[in-house]
Amino acid sequence: MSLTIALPHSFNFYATVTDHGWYRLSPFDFDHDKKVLSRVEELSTGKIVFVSIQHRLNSLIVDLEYIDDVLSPVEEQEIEEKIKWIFRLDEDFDRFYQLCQDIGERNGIIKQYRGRLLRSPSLFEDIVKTIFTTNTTWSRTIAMTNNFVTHLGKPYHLEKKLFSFPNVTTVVAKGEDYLKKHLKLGYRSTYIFELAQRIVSQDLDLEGLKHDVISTDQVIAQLKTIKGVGPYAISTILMLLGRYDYLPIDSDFKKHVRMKYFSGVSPSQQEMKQLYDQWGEFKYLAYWFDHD
DNA sequence: GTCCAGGTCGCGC
DNA sequence: GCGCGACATGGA
Repeated sequence: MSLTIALPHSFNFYATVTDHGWYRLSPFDFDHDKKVLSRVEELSTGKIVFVSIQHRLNSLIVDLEYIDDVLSPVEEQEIEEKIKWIFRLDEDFDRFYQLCQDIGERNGIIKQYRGRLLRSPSLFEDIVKTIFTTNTTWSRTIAMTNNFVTHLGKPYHLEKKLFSFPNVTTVVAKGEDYLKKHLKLGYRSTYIFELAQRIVSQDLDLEGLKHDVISTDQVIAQLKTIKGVGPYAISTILMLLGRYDYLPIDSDFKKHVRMKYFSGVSPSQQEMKQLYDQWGEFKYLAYWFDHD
C-alpha cells in the first residue's frame, strides 16, 4: 500500500535528501537514479515496515511493504508523522530566504528552495549518529552506523541486510560489553549505552525536546547532560532540531573560514563567529551553504 | 611504528 | 575558567 503526503510550495526533494550526509547512513538508503529514499522502520507497535519515499508533483509518495498482517490507521499515521519530521515539512524557511535576499544569495538557495536538511525519525538516532561523527573520519562514521544497525536493528530482509535503527530497549538488553566487543565504536560504546539506559529509565526524555515550546537554553541544558555530547555535537543536534543559531566550531568549520575568509591564517574564535553574526537565527544554515 | 580524524571527558591548577 | 593527556579504531 502507499501513502500520499502533501508538500509545501517551497520544497526540493533532492536537495533535502542530499544537502546533508545523513542519507548515506544506515538504515537510510538513497537510489540516486530512481530518486527514491528508503529505510526500514520499526513502529511503536513493533511492526517492521520497509518505507520507500519519492517525489511526485506536490506530494511525497510513500510505498509501504511489510511481511504479513495489515497496517492499522494508527500505524499509518505514525509513519506519516515520521516522514513529515524527517523532511521538516512543518519548518518555515521564508525568513531564511529573506535573509539570503538581504545579505546575499548563495548556491541557489532561494531559487532551488534549499535549506531543508534530512534528519532521522527519532532524536535518539540523530544523537547516536552525531556521536559517531566525533573524533573520527566519515568512513568510520558509516562503518559504525552500519555495525550498530546490522547487529542491533530488527531485520526486514536478512539477505539484503535491511534492518531498522536499533531501539533503546534492545541496546540496553544487549549490554555494554556486547557493544564494546562487536560494534567497533571505540570509547563511544559507553556513551551510547548510557544514553539508551537513561532513555529507558526515563531519566532523559529526548522526544520531548522536539517541541518548539521548549527554549533553546532548556534544550542545551538537557543535551549537556549526555556523555559524548560537547559543543560541536550540541550545535549539530540543535540544527537537527530546527534551531540554527549555534555554529559547529569543529575542525571542518575552522578550515572552511580560514581558507575562505582569512587567506589560510588561523583567526581567533571571536573573529570566526563574527562572520555569521548577521544571519541571526540562521547562522548554521548560512555556514552550511557557504561551501561551494 | 606514529599520527590523526567534522571532539569530549576528567583532571589539576 | 583554561590547559592537557587519554580515549578506541583504522587508514595514511
